Amino acid sequence: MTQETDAPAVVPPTLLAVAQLAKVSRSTASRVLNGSPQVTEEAIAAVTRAISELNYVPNRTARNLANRTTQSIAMVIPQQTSKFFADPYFAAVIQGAALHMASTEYTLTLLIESDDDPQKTRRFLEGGNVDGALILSHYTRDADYVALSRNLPVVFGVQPLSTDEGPYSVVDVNNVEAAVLATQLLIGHGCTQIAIIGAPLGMSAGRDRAEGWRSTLASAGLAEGPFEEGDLTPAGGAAAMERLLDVGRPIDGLVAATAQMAQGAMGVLKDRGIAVPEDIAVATIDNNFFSTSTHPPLTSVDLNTDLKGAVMAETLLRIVRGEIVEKFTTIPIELIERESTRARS
Amino acid sequence: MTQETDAPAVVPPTLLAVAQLAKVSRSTASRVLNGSPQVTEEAIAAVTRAISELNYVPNRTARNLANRTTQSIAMVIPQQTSKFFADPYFAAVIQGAALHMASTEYTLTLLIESDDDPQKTRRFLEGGNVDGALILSHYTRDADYVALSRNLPVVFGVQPLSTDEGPYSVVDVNNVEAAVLATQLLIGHGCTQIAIIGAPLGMSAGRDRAEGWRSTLASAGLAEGPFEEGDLTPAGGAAAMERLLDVGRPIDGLVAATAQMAQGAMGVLKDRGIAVPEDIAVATIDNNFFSTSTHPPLTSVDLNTDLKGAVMAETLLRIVRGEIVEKFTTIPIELIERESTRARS
DNA sequence: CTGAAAGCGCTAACAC
DNA sequence: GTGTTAGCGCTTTCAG
Repeated sequence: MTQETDAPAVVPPTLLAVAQLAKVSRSTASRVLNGSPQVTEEAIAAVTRAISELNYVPNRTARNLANRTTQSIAMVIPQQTSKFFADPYFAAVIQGAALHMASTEYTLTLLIESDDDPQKTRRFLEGGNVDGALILSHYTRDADYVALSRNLPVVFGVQPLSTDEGPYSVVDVNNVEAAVLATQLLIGHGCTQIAIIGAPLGMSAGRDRAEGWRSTLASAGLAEGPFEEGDLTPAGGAAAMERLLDVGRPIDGLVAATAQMAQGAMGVLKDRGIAVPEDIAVATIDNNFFSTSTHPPLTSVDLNTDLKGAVMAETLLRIVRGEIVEKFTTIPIELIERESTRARS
Repeated sequence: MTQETDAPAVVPPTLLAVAQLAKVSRSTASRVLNGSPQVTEEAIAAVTRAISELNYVPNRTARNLANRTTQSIAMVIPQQTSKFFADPYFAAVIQGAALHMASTEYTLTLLIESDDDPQKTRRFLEGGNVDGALILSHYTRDADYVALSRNLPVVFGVQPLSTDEGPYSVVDVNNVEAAVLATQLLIGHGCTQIAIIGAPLGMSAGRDRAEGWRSTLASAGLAEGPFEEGDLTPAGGAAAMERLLDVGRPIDGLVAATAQMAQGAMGVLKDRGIAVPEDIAVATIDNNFFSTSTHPPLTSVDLNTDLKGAVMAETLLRIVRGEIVEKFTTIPIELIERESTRARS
């Protein structure tokens, strides 16, 4: 009932109203609105006053129609297990991008790619609803997005597997390097039997991290340690740790491809009475709250994921503005040492 | 260089093109597009064919201008420490809302309210850029949003402190109840000296949770246990735990107002050699990854935060559609028992 | 049932 | 410099 009565809300003032109040034409009003240089000081003053008097706010939809732009970009996220936040990675990328957008005239639209109707997302993107799109990993469909990039500016958060060509850009960290940093630290602390709980090899990040670990051991002249793959969850990490231990091969260092998995692994080590870092030093890739939620806290390679989100957004905006951007941008990473490795050496 | 050449991209087909191909007028084409009942089967067929032939996708901007709607709603988030994801609460609400939106024709725009230019957000919201707004806690400015609700549909995630009236709705959990559930469980397990690490009393959630704990103890005839306030972070929880222990009063049960703080507290207990749940049983409010990252995992009251996000979104959409909605909606919560209390009793 | 015409609010040539 | 005139692409009376 109350709802009925207060819904009507007064219609917002239009540019025409402003122009009339300022006694100029809509064109002139529009000009001052857009900061055109060729306008009298007087006109500017009059229009400005009218604007604040009417409390006028330009209608973006109309403006966008006239300009054929939308002033907004989309962040496309796979619905996957429908729980994209189980992984702090997404949260961080989104945060980074959203925060960056706040300082621009653009807006960020969050698009969850529904598993059952992926075409809906495609149609939305191709329907001129956004000026560009940020694509977060979804290997099974990246060929589609590569194709999309021929019609709409697109920036990927990971290199698409598809080998098709397209005018897209990629912003990501160097995962090989991340694993190298973690492994080298362990070696520097005197570890000689370094195992890894890897991410699925179906993901390029998984392959790269495994490769960084392997190559570092090789160039240090150490024997390749045992490898077990985890499913990215703490439980998966715990299971991988069990397998690693059950094999019976001695281990004095562990690289975990993600902090979530490391957390699970830490639980297993604790249960078995294996001390960290005294018996096994552990270093993990990706620094997030999982890294500091264990005892002892985990040495981690910080992937600067929020920065990645911001850079993805900025790269896309530059493309939208017509600038020429590099095809690949690598986000810097850094090793953060904590107790899980510190006591050794 | 390549950028220059492939930018042009073909112009997308318009409704007019579809109409001509189908040999009907734009009006008719528009009608079939919008599922108007008064159109010949033939016309529908022709237009439908033309649409798929041209791969036509309606331009939402134009459609919105004509309808005076935007088909999108905003989620307003305080920039705060610029790290809204430090708290999984935001991530969960956003996820819930985004997922829900995916099944509608609406779009979700993420709006970070910049600390230095809060007016920018206001202008955006009042500029007709969205059909409604979801407001996540920002006490210092909620009077503004209450005022905004008189011009734009608004749904709050927490009851605004401002006592001004406005046609807004609120969707939240009952925080008193949450604390009652946690405290009762502890009592049921035989605890008689129940302390609480509370959330800041400046937040209504903090006050409500403290009240739930206090009243439950009272009605059980137990003496009021010690209270220490934490700042919501794990470190704050740890500090509060230290203070609690240093007071020297015996404690056999602990309620933590948030899982993050509980995590910090668990570390202190472990360091002091106090066993959980044997010496002190702990129950926390808000079930998230912090709840399961401890050893033992924490009994928690699940606040269904993602459901809250979804309900907020749905409530807003209903208002937008002109439906009359309840002013307050309470999200159901449930207790999830884990090892941190289980072994007792 | 369908087409013609007007208009959503703003921008952008093109004259004056 | 500033006003006039057309649209941007779609929806929607209003006749027919």
